[in-house]
Amino acid sequence: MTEFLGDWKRTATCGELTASGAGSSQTLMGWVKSIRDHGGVIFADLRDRYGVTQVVFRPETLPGDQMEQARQLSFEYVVAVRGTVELRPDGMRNPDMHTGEVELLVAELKMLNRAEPLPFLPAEEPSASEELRLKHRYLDLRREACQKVFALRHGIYQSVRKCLSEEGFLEIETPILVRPTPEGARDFLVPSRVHRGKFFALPQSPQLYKQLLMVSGFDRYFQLARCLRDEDLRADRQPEHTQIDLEMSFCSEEDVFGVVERTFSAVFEENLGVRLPVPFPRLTYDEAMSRFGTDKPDLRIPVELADLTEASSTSGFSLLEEAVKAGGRVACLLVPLQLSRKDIGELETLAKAQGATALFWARSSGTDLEGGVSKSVGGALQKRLLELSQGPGTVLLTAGARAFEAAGAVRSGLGEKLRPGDSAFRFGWVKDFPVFSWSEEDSRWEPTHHMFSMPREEHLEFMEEDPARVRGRVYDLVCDGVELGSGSMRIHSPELQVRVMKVVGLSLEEARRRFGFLLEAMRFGAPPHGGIALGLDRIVMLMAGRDTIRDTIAFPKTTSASSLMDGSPCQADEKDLKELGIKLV
RNA sequence: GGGGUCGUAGUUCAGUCGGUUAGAACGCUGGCCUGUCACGCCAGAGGUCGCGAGUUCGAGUCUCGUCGGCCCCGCCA
Repeated sequence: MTEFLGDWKRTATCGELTASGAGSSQTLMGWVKSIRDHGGVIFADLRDRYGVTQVVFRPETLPGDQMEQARQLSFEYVVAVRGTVELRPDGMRNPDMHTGEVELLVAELKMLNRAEPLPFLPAEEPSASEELRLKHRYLDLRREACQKVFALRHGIYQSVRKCLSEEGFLEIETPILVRPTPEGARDFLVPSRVHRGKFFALPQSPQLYKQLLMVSGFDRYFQLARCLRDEDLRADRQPEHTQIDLEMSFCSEEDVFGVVERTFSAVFEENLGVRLPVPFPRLTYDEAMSRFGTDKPDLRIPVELADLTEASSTSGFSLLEEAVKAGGRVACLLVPLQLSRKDIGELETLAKAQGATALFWARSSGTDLEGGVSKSVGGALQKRLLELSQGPGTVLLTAGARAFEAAGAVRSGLGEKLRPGDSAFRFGWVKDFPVFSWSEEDSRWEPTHHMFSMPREEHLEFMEEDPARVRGRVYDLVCDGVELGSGSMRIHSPELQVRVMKVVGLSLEEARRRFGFLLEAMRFGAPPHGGIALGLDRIVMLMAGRDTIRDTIAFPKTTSASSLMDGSPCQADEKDLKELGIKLV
């Protein structure tokens, strides 16, 4: 049987009663976390968002019919109890509970709702598979650990809004129904009923709109923007995610960095009590690739790559010499650890996934090389390796066109073993990204970031002849090996915009057809501007110490982009399709 | 699109070399218990071994396919 609240009012949460409240009358409401029925007296732990309080049902103080009801209670029943806060007897206090000094002696019980046996209990540690927890997401979210993540997420929203407002940014919403874009990720398409046969897209980001807001003279804009992409998922990628999107006019890259650094300082200070050292270190893309083999280095790992291409060309080791002759490079990682064959095998898998043919290794004593390829390497290479190795450890080598990427993957893979246990939150800026990268698949140059990013002025002269050399005023924010955000100074000249579009294969007509509104806006007085988009879900993930952004999204999708809870996506009704003029093929 | 891994009771798992009646814990049901906090004790119910083929005298176990979860590559401006 379930009852209505009637005139009952909650007077305290389940997390706040302590010894100082002893003697007072209180009304608590919450979920039964556990029940201990001793035949006579019954103890129950009552839980809500704020905590847990023990309530006591006694035959001496509770009417018989309600005592019977108390005996029916089970996991996750929803109840309201009125009673007196009592100090627990000596020896019965629970020091592990914030409310463990007291208990509520129940004088009146109202059973607000029953709960059938649950597929799993919302315990501290997840007791069921993620699959089952996603199916009953509302139950999983009852867990304290989950609620903490969303409280943190809420706190981050507040800090961001406060900080950016103080910096003079205006929060402005941009459309959710937008023009489909041919570039970049796959769009989610939304059919228009009014315009049969025509489609909106859901925005991959507010990119064009925020640039237009700069043309409008808003000077500083931000938005906690939902971004939607119909691409394959990963632990850190969902089809819909939230970005802290911002854009500012009359600014330099350093202005953007400053705003972001101040915002992150506030976010971390206010929500974790962590003081971030600012400014964050800046490094160029080329530097990041040569030192770390990745554009999102984990700066906590105290080991960097070495370029041994030249020393390898006369190493006497034919595999390396051939790789160098073929135009490849040789990257080296000196690890101050005695890695086992098994460790090296696992690392080799990582290197191969990045295109390396092998991961060569040898043990170093500091003065000699042994094992692995130690017999094969000679000459300058052996000398260099011994120079570089500061003491006993393992030497790892990769060769080929993507030697540095492969060694970088190995370095990241070693992260757990190499970084100090207490380190976290090492931020950094990676800047001067290449503007164009060659697509083997489409045999054309495509924008590395997006085609609205400003190339470095001094590189404009060879943009058409040698696009690969062009570096842009493009930057990423990285933290602990995670890409947290990406931005750039934008092109505000229509002529330059058309030039860039041409390099990536868009004819003038095509550019006008797809981006005419942007090119037109640029002709009517677009200010120099730039900005960044920061992945909020990843920020929450990092701050909460989770491994996947699913944990930071209230109702996430599985890796096959479906929702186990509501069964979406699902087939549409024939009637709806007809009205939209859509026929399935 | 590709690779890896997992799928057995409501849940988490065990299940030997392919062998006859598939187990445990928690949960559930019934009973007992007036100071527990993972309460305790007694008894009981509960299985499409993800699904479909195949091999075999015999398949939870082997093979192939398929569906689903997770991780990775491609993809993700």
